[in-house]
Amino acid sequence: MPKSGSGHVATSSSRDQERLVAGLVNALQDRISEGDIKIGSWIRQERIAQEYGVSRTPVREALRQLEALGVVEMVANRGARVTLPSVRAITEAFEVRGVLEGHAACLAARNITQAQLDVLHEMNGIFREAVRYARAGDEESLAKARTLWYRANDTFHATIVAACGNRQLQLTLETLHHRMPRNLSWTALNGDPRLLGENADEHAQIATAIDGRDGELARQHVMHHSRRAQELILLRFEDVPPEP
Amino acid sequence: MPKSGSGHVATSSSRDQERLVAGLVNALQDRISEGDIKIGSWIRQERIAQEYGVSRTPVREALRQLEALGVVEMVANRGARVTLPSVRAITEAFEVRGVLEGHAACLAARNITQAQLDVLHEMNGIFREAVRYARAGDEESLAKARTLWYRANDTFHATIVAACGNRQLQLTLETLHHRMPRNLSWTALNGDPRLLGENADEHAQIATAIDGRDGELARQHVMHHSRRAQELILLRFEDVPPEP
DNA sequence: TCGTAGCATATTGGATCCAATTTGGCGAGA
DNA sequence: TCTCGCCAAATTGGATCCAATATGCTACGA
Repeated sequence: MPKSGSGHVATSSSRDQERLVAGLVNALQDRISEGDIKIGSWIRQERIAQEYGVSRTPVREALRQLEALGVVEMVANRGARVTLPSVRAITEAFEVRGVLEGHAACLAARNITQAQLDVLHEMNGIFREAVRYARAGDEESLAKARTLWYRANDTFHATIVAACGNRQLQLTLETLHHRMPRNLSWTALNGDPRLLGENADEHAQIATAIDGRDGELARQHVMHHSRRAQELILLRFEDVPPEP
Repeated sequence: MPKSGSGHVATSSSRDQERLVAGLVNALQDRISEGDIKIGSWIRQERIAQEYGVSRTPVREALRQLEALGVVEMVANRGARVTLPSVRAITEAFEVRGVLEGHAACLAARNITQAQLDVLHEMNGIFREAVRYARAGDEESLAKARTLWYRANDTFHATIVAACGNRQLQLTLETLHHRMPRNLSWTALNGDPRLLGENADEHAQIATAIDGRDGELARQHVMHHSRRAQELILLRFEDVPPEP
């Protein structure tokens, strides 16, 4: 719940006041990711300014950054709204993501540390746990599964990308990631135990390939994983466009 | 020379006044690309504002966008300066570029139109012409070679990326491209007829592979081409860091 | 001569002000 | 009742103002 009016953007006491804009960018990005600011909704400068206790000037600069990052669109004299990516854009982004993350995995097979490998295996355990919860079927277990899978998925992919050692690759993937609605992948899996199990298997294969230091195999698995996610998302949205 | 004070940013008469910021972003990006604003130099808001006859507000927003794009760095209370990428960043970016453009070529082999293919072949002709000029050796011919190669190279790569049909891929490559000093590749080739010839051969191989609709071969050639460029650049900068 | 304190200047950062544009509602007329 | 046009409110865009901060120069003292 990062929306409360007292949500400080930066430690105002310290000298980093000028990270104000950067802080706003992060805060807004988080709120968009978490669904606190909905996709397609307008962002009112005055409102944001009041919520963070600043004037519109830094808010506008933050919005400009988000615009450059492709997170929001700014319309003439109308304001900024969270970009609603088209089905096509999502498809294309997933293709790019697959290629890039595949390459990251390939590099990671060479450069990964033991600690990072441990993280991957740990996440695999969590994926399995999430599958078990999902099999229970009741609402609460499903929510638990969602939370577990979410964190594990984020950590898993972030670890691989960090382990590849190429910072430009990491940055590129991050911006690509920020452009997409965050819950896309989970929405596609939709808590289906069967799909979740499949998904866990894919992650396990990737981790095993990296652990075995087989870069090309890791790439193959990641690309397959990405393509599979893309298929599921398309399947889910082919009649139902993302949002009103 | 797009620096003159009368350099309009947008057609002020029309309704697209609010493209002011976007116009500034483009204008500044161009000036940086062309070396009119040097790498590592500070960009004074007031100066830019006066040059384009606007206030500092839109200039600052434009700078924020450029910051988000990684083109400039903004330092607390000091201002914005054109980012000087480290040798490592350049190396890494070239690796990403190779992967991405390789994939673009692979897709282009499927999707390219005849008109685009014609452009590729035409550019190959220009590369050859540039090689001939470079062989002459005198200053004037070299400048001619440079101009020809420059345009042809831009067009060649842009055509492939446009032909791949994946707009997200195109956008990603463009931002990656904008982060690098533009004359890097030419600096690496340095007007050396031998290297230029080699370079022209590489381009020809790529075009041939795409023409033959062999996506994987095209990918291989592009990645080799990119790796080669990377090698030359590293060779050139291994003792001489890019700029003071 | 060298180093340092302190002040003047340049420059940025944020807030505020005003104009321009869009939106939505309300009423007049068909 | 429906449509068109006009006006008021909301919102953005750009300019300007003032405070905060960094830089560079100068003068003073060791």
